[in-house]
Amino acid sequence: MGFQESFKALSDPTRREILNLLRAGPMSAGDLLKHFSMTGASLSHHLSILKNAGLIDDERQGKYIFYTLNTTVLDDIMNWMLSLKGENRDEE
Amino acid sequence: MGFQESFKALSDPTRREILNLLRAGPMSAGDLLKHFSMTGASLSHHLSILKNAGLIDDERQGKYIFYTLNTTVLDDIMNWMLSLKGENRDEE
DNA sequence: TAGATATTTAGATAATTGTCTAAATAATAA
DNA sequence: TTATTATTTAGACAATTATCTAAATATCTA
Repeated sequence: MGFQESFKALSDPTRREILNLLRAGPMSAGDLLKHFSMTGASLSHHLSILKNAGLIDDERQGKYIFYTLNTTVLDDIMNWMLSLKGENRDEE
Repeated sequence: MGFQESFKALSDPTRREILNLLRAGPMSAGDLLKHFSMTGASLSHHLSILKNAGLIDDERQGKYIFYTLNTTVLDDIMNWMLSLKGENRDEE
């Protein structure tokens, strides 16, 4: 999973809002859906893109699938940005 | 200029490489072009997207237009990412 | 088992995007 | 001015994407 996927995932406002909502803790697809005016299929599409980008994890619990934030990729991106600013500890 | 434009700008590998190249200092479009195998028109398109996203600045000097990194937007993005991680000083 | 609920997958469509060629603009040099 | 160099803009085209409807899968409950 490279930056390509991550930035594409982050470039959609619905997906950024999903990440914001998940700050509060794990939520099911149905919980998340209440915050949007789109079909479940569309939301599911966004969730799969976020998952492929490594930005969220999912875990089924019975009928529900709970999604959680995964901030590892965000750390990688921030390190890359710091390196652009000439502030990355890992190089130079 | 919102995150929408910024993340879209960052989601293309050519544009991320342009930013990397500009770490070394200002470069003209022609300087940058040497590092890619695309037409000047295509590169110009990428530069305009980066500029619209606030990620680079440009300044004409005679025949040349020099591009420089602008890291302000990167700071904004990093703050947003820190807030996702629950580490933003500006809130909570 | 059958039925209900939660979620995803498949397939279609309109909008966006990255690239190209050709033409236009800007600045310099002869 | 004319020609040359540097860069952008315009227009076209193929690939990608966000959304939808309809159907499929997974789980629970009666």
